[in-house]
Amino acid sequence: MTSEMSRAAQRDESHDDSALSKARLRLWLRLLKVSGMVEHELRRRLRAEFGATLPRFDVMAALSRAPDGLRMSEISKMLRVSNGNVTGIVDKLTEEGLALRVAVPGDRRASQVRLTPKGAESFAAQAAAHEAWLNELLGGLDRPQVESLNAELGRLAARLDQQERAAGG
Amino acid sequence: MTSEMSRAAQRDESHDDSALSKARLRLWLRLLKVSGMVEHELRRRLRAEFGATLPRFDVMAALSRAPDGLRMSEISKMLRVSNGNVTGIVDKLTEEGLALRVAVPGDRRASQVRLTPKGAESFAAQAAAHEAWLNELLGGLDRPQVESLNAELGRLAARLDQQERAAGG
DNA sequence: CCTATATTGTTTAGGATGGAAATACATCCT
DNA sequence: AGGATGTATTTCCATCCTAAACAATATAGG
Repeated sequence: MTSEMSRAAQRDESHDDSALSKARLRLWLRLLKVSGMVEHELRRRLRAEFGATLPRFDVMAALSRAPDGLRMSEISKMLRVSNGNVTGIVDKLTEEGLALRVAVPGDRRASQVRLTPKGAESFAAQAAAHEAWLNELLGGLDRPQVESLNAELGRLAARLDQQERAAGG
Repeated sequence: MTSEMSRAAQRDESHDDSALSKARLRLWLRLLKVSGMVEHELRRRLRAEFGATLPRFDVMAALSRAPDGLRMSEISKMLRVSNGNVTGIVDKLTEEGLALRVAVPGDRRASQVRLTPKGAESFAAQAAAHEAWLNELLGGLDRPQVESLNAELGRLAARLDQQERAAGG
């Protein structure tokens, strides 16, 4: 192990691809573990304290940022889930009086989905709790670590966006 | 906006908690986005090219590291999923001839699950493709970035493990 | 030995998630 | 008008997951 590594360090041109590839794999496994653990805990608390789920929270978050509402297809694009999937989530939110569909003047196929005042209030409470939970779960990170991680993940996200656009159209 | 920020920069002691909390929230959203995008793409390719799924891949990965096999309960602990869940996944793998249950001499309740040669071969192919895909998806990261991200996520993962043990026993 | 308790794994019931395809309209273009 | 495209819903299905009940076995204590 040590001899391999020192050789690689002396002239790592030939081992570069393989070693870097393994390092990227380890990075991914770690990323997956971290995000899985946090996500799992957030789901658990969302359900326990608000009877909500993560996709619902995501939809409400998207709606809360769009005062004029969003079309179904806009939601499904933003959240990267199938169109039919959003229908069910918005149905549920509507049943509970948290969202509503508003007709679009020029287009009778489409509708804008908006949060009701009750929905906005409910989301505000969930968002506050969400932030507090995250602060607790990520409490170990001080500002430099947060900034550093955020910047590097930002570059990675940008690259992935770019790749996706290149591949999927 | 600008005046707020410059004041905060001059003496951010009082805004520290709130600003850091928001920064952690942004970090999490970004982490979620990145891991979601990569995971989504990996799932898609695993299904398209191998007819496999991520949980199945995870189980096979665990088995491939245990030549003597694993008990059902060991798998469910390692993967942090419920016991009954593993039964279904192992059933499927067994049906397809990729895994098998071996009786444990001293205990007629338990069984060791192992990969068959066919299963080991199939997993090797999947693992190689998996690594190649990751290398492609994370290709934008050079070695220093990988190392840096990996180290910081490692600290975070360790903290989360610690919290989990403190909370859940 | 015999009973009470614990462990191991399966089954069952139910929910969340998500994809794919068929359908129903509406709109746009020619 | 007629065909292509866009929008949303519906329907159907597979996977993943948990919790609780269950069956079988093992273990400890009297």
